[in-house]
Amino acid sequence: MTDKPYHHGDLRHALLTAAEAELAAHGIEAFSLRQVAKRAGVSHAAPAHHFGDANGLLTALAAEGFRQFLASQATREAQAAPEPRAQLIAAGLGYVDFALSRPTLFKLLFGSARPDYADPDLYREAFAAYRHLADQVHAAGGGSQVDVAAVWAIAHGMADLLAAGRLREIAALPPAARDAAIVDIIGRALP
Amino acid sequence: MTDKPYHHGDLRHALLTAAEAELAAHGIEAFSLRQVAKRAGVSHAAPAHHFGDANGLLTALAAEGFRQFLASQATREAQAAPEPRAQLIAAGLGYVDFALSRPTLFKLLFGSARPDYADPDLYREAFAAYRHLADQVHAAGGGSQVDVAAVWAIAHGMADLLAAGRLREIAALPPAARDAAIVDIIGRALP
DNA sequence: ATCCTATCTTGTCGGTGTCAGGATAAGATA
DNA sequence: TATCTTATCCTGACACCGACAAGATAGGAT
Repeated sequence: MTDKPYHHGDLRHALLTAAEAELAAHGIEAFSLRQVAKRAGVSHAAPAHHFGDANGLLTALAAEGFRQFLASQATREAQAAPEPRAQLIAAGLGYVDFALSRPTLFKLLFGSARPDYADPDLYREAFAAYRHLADQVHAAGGGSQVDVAAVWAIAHGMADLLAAGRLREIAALPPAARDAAIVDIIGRALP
Repeated sequence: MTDKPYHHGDLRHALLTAAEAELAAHGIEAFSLRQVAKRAGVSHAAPAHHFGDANGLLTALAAEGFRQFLASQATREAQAAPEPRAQLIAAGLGYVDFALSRPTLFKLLFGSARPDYADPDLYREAFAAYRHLADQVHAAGGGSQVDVAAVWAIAHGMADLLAAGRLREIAALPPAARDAAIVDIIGRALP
C-alpha cells in the first residue's frame, strides 16, 4: 500500500480519463469538476493547474474526442472497399459507431457550448474531421458545398438521433441489418 | 406604479417566458432557476410550486417548444403546394427555420437530457411531431421505416448543424439560395 | 365572517466553480 | 552535497446554485 504520493505523476491524463468516465456515468449536464477530482483521487482544486477551469478540461477532452472520432471512422474505412464511394459510406458508419459507443462524448463534441473552439488544439482536430469528410465527398464525385452539407447532414442526423435514443426502430435492428439501413440512408445523400 | 402584488396572477406563464429568454441569453448549460425567478421578479423558490424543480420547468418549456416546432412547420406548409412531396419538403424547411430562429430551444428539445419524456404533456407533443413526420413520409410515397429515418435524419442533421454554427457556408447564403439548398438536400432523402 | 387552499417569501442546507495562499516535491545549479 | 527555482497539489474561502421547510398572504368557498 503506497500512501498516495503528493505528486501524481500523470494527473493530466488521469483527469481526462476520469472526466470521460464521469461524463458517461452522469451525462454532460450533471458534469462536476469536483466529482472528477474525487474519482482521480485528488483534491478539488487540482485540475485547475492543468486545465484552468472546467471548460478547459472539457475542451481538452473534446480534442481527444475528435481524435477518437476520426479513429472510429478509420476503423470502418479499413474494412471497406477502396473505392471512394465505399470509403465515404464507411466513414459514415464510423460516424454513427462513435455516437452509439460514446454518446455523451459525442454530445460534447457536437451538442455542447462548453468546449472552446478558439483553443488551437481543439480547433485543429475539429477542422481535421471536417476536412476528412469534405475530401471524401469530393473524391466520391461530389463537387459542391451542397454535396458536402448533404452527406454531413445525413450522417450527423442519423448519429445524433440514434445517440439521443430516438429512431428506436433502427437502433433495435440486428447489427448487420442496422448497418445495411445506415448504408442505404447515407447513400441517398450522393445520388 | 403598482407595488408588486403578493400574487402574480399568471406566474406560470411568466416563468416559461422568462425561462426561454434566459435560455436564449445564456444557453442551456448555464441555465439557472434563480435567474429565471429574478427575471420574472419573483423569489427564488416561487417556481417550485408550479413546476416542482428545475427539470420540471424545462419539461414544460420543452412541451411548449414542440408546439412551436410544429407551428413553424405549419407556416412553411401553408406556403407550399399541396402535393405530398412539396408538403414534406416544406416541413423540413420549417424544421430548419425553428432550429435557426430558436437555437437553444431546439437544443432543449433534441439535445438535452433534462426534459422528462415520461411527462404526459411532453410525451404527447413529441409524439405528435414524430407522427406528423411519419405521416408525411408515407403520403409522399415512402413505405418503410428506413424512409422515415432517412428524411428525419437529413432534416435533423441540417437543423442541428446549422443551429450549432456549423455549415457556415450554407448559413451564410442569402435566404432564397439557402432555402433552395435545403430543399435540394432534403429531397435527396426520398429519391 | 370564517375556513380552506393556492400562491409566494424567507431562511437554510449541502454541493459546485473559482480564486488565493500555502505545502510539497522534482530538478537545476553551485 | 546544499540551495534555489519551479511545477505540482492541497486547504480554505466566497458567491452562486437547487432543493427543502416553514411561514406569510390572498382568493374563493361555505
